[in-house]
Amino acid sequence: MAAETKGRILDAAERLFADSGYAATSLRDITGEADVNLASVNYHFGSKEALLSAILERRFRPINDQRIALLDELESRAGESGPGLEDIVAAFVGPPFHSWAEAGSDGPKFLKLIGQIHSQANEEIRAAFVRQFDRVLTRFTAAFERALPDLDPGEVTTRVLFIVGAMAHALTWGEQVAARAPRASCCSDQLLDSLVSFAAAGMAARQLAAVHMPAAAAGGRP
Amino acid sequence: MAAETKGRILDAAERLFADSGYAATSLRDITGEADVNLASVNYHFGSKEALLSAILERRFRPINDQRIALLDELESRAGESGPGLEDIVAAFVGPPFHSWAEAGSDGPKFLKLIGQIHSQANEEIRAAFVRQFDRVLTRFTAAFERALPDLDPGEVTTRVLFIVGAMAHALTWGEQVAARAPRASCCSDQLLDSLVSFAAAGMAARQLAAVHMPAAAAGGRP
DNA sequence: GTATGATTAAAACGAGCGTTTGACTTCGGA
DNA sequence: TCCGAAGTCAAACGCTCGTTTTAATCATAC
Repeated sequence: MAAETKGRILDAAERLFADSGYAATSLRDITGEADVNLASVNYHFGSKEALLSAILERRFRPINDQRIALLDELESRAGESGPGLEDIVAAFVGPPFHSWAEAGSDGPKFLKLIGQIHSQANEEIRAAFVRQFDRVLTRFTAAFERALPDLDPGEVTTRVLFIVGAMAHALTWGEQVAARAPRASCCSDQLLDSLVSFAAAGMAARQLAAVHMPAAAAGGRP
Repeated sequence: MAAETKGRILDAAERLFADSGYAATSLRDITGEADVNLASVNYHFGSKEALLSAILERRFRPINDQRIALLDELESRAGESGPGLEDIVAAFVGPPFHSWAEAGSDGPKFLKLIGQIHSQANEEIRAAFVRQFDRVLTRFTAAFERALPDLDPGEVTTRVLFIVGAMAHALTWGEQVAARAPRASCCSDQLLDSLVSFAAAGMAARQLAAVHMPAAAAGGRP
C-alpha cells in the first residue's frame, strides 16, 4: 500500500502546486486532498522540497528524454544541412503537449506547473530543474544555429528564450484562452500546431541590422 | 515622513516579490529590507495583499496607459487599413521594457515581478490584474485582427497569448540570458528589438490548413 | 501464532506567519 | 503652550507552517 500512498501524494501535490504554486500550498492541503496522513509526506519523501523534486523528476525526465530522442532522430535522418526549422521546433515544444494527452486527467494540471516552475520556486529547486533542462537547451540551440546560419548565435539564444516563454505561457493558460476563443484552439493539438507555426516563423524572422556599437556612447533608439 | 516610508516599503516589496514570489516573501523580510517597522505595512496599506495591489497599480497603470496611447496614435495616423504589424507589436511589448530604463535601479526587478504575476498570486489579486490587462488585450487583439484579415480570430487570440508568454519570459530571464549569450542581446533595447521581430514574424505566420473536424472520431496527428 | 519490518495514525513541537494593540514620538495650527 | 492627528515602535496575538515523535496497525515469513 506504500506505492499507492506515494502516488496519491504525488498526484495531489502536482495538482495543488500547479494551481496555487509551491509556497502557497501546504502539506496539510496536499495530504487532505490525497486523503493520507500528514506525516506520510515526510515519511515517503523526506521533505516538502524533496516532494517537489520527485514531481519534477517524474514528469520532466520523460519529456526531456523524448525531446532529445526526437532531435536525434531528426538529425540522423536529415542530410548534411540538418533538419528543418519546423521539425526542430516541433521536437522541442511537442513533448510537453503530448504528455498532456498521455497522463490521464492529471496531465493538464501538470502543464500549469511547468509554467509556474519557470518563474518561481526555491533557488535550489530551480537549479535542479535548470540542470536537467540545460542539456535540452544546449542541443536545440545548436540545432537552431545550424538551421539558421545567418543569425547571430546570441540572437538564436534569445529567440529560444522567446519560444520557451510562449510555450510555458501556452501550457499554463492555453486551456482558459481556448475557452474564450470563438472557434479555434479547441484542443491541445491545435494549440500545439499554432505554437509550432508561430515559433518557427519567429525563429526565422529577418534579423535587424543590429548596429553593434562596441560599448560606447549614449544614443539608444532614435 | 509618511510618504518616504510608503515608498521604501513599495520599493523593497517590489524587489523581494520579484525575486522570491509573493507567498514566499514575508512582511518581516520586506520591513527588514526597507528598514521600517513591521506594523507600518498594515498601517499604510492595510494588508499584505493590498500592498501587492498597490505595487501592481503603481507600475502597471502607466504601462497599460502607454500601450493604449501608442495604439491610439498608430491608429489615428494610419489610413483605412490600420497600422502595420510591427508597429502594433512594438506598441504592445515596448512599454514594459521602457519602464525598465525609466524606473531607476528598481526597474529591472519589477520586470521579473511581471513574469511572476503572470502565473501565480492569490486568485483575487490575479483578477484585479487581469481586469486591468483585459482592456489592453481587447484593443490589441482587435488591431491584430485588422492587420491580419486572413487569420482566424481564434488564431489571433492564441498568438497574442504566445506573445505575452514570450514577453513575460523575456522580462523575467532576459537579464540572465543576456549574460550567457556571447555577444548579442547585450541590453534591453536589443532584447526588445529581437522580441518585436520575433513576435511580428510569428504573428504573420501562414496559418495551417486547419482541417476542422467538428468533434468527431479518433485519429489525431499522423 | 508470533516476531519483524514497513507503513499509517495522532499528537505535539518550535518557528514563523500576518495582523493588532497600545504606548510613545513628532509636529503644525489654535 | 498645549492639543490632537499622524506616524512610529516594541510587543504580543492567534494561527498555520514543516517537521518530529511515539504509538498503533498491517503484512509477511518463520
